[in-house]
Amino acid sequence: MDFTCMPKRANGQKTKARLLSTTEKLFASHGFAGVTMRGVATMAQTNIASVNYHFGTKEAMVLEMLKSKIGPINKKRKERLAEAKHNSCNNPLPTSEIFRALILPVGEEVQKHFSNQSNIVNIISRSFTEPASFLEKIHKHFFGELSQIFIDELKLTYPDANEDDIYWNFHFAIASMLGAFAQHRRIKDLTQGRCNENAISEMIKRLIKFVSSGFEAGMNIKL
Amino acid sequence: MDFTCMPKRANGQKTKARLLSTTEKLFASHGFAGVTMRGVATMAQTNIASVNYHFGTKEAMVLEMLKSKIGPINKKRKERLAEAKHNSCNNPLPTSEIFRALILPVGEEVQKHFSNQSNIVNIISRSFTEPASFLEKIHKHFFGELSQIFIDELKLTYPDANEDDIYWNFHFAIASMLGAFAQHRRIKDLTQGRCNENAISEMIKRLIKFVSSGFEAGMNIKL
DNA sequence: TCTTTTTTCAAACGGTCGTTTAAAAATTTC
DNA sequence: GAAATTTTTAAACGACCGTTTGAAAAAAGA
Repeated sequence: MDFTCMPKRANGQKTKARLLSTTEKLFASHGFAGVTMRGVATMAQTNIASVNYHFGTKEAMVLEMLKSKIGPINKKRKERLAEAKHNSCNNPLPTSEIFRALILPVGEEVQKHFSNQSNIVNIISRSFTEPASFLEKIHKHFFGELSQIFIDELKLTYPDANEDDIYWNFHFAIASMLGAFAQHRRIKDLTQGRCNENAISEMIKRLIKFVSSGFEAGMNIKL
Repeated sequence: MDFTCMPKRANGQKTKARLLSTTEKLFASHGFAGVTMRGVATMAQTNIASVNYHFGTKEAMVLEMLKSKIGPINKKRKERLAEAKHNSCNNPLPTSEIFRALILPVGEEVQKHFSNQSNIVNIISRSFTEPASFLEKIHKHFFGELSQIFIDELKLTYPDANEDDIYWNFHFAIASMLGAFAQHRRIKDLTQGRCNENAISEMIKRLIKFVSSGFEAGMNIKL
């Protein structure tokens, strides 16, 4: 993105917004360590000290960016689950419908900004195993509440299931989803160009099928 | 680990071996960036310059450590696949048997050194999305050849399958496996202590079931 | 033993990092 | 338009990074 010839105040994007936008891009392509104060300041056409002025610390800035990206997606996930629940007259949902509510909102977000280098998949990919400890808190914060909602729904669908079965397989489902997103750049190598990397919609459909089938099969496991 | 009172040469662990062992621990718990020359040197009870003397660069040292850890596992994977193939008189293998060959060797390695902080799961977890570009090469190097072997075997089991189906679902399978290992520390939060974190053997069995069921279901998908 | 090679060491080099300071500039308030 | 407030700026601070140097120490070879 080019901020040249853009007034620094009043008109156009304000400094704070430009900083957040730049943080997004840098984090998506280089991870937390790749977000350097000097890099962000330069790209956002401002001074390095303004980062600390607006956010206090680098960590706080990245955190705010992540909240603004992941928050709306989690909102959509809950809404979609509630909607499916309503459409089924509060009857237990099919497994695939539960995981559709979990996965589709990410897919929609991806498609909206796919050409953008700072799309949500890259952000999820980067925040997946960032060593930074504060990111673990982010994971707990964002996935903690969300996981409980989805696990509760799965318990309604499998009322007689062993709770261990539900927990383990939900863990695998989350891992598959995050792993698939995190690894999506490697799909080209894996397939030698056979799979169209842009066909996110196809990937999402396949992923929902893979995850819900794996989950269902895991419910009947004999150890 | 405590290297105090250990002679620096001749007897005991030689410096190079101590450095590799320390690199392993630091990488497993803090990632590539957490492996600092000063940290490694101090923990290995040697001088910072000896790292460059023995390995040239930090990157070369971490690379050597990774090779020594991942290489033997990939060897076991191929051996197990070949063994299964031999036992079935060269007939196509069941899906679960193929993924068992892929996943079990990791599980065995984990169980061997589970109490160790530098177990293979932590290393895989850390090397999963390390931003460092050289790690992407490692992934390509280690998984490139291995993936082809396993994909070829899957093609024999599904001779009439659409190749896209095989590639996509193998991609998901790999992602699930890596994701499950990478996320294994979070299982405690997820389950509120319900699942026994040490029951790696159970997790491995469940993971194989989840992955092969997901793969099978994905072969019949109608998009 | 004496010489040669290998290994270790303290110290420093150049660089990047996140953060802070205090003054200048822009904007708002009155 | 003057004063108060908010925002931007250049410069520096202290810390840590990977790497290099050159000499001392240890080990091996003769």
